[in-house]
Amino acid sequence: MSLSRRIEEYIKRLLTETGDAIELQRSHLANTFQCVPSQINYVLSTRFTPSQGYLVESKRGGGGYLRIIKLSWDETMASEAKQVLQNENTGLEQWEVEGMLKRLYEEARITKREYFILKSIISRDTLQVELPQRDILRARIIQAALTALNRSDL
Amino acid sequence: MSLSRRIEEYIKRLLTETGDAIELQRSHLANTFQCVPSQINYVLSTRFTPSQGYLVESKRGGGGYLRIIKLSWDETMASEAKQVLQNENTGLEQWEVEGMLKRLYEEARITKREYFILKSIISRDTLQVELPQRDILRARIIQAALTALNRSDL
DNA sequence: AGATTAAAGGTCAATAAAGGTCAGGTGAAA
DNA sequence: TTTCACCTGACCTTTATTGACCTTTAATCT
Repeated sequence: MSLSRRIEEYIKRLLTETGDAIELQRSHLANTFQCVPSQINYVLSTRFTPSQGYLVESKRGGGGYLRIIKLSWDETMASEAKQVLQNENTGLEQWEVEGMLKRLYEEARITKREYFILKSIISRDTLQVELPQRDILRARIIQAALTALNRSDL
Repeated sequence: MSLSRRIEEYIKRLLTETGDAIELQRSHLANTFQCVPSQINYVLSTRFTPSQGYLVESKRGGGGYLRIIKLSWDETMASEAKQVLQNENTGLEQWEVEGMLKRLYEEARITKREYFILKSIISRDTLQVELPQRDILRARIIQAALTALNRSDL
């Protein structure tokens, strides 16, 4: 398993154990995993983005820290998926939607089956259309799925 | 016995010994069989396709891997998948796929939630692309869903 | 208070570490 | 002799890792 992956899991484990937010030090974490500090930034920027349901705040200087906050699903929807609705020409890239789905699954909002179904549907291999279009289509698909999941008659 | 055949059997043996899914590295496997890495892709694309009962996922970059997953098609699913495959060039219209989904739901192959999710995804409102393309896209989507539903690592 | 220094974290470009694609070659069987 | 499965290597894309250099903030020293 890759270093990035191990750091990701470590942080997520801390989050589930500790609550919705944790605070830690970049240099200390880098030391724990025997890597350069900027590796931590890489992990945060690829795996803890708003579309994946996380917020990262930080402070520099003496007594600096990283604060990683797990957003509620409502907050995530509010910040990301809704923007797509209004901003129809943006679209969502595969990694973003995969992050959303992973989060939904981890939160038990969708089943494993639903996770695999949706993940395969939104992949670029399935959605073979040209690129500005593909991301927009993907956004519409994930919206349709989420809307269907909100039906009251389920 | 050909190299491809030997690699095929090696992978299949690993699968029966290890379970429903295995993970391995392309370069390592290529090294084991003293061949170029792309030979592995050849074997996978000729012998481990969904219609042959396998699904292959992969990831590039550091810590990359190949994951080979066994599918377990049941009668109903297999026959629907076959239908889709026959229409993969011409595509499938909305009413055709809706009928398919309804059958799958009535036969308890998919849940109510899955039924609603998929139905809304394959609707023409979600799949806003021009018409010869839309039906083809719909066929690919339903194919992806059927394949995912038959993963044996659920 | 103001200047200096130490202690954080941030950015970015280069490089490494995987896997993917494709055009072409070979050889045996139809 | 044409076809088809198999095999190879050159080149490409994606993802991860590292290190040099930068900015911000707190603590300390005149």
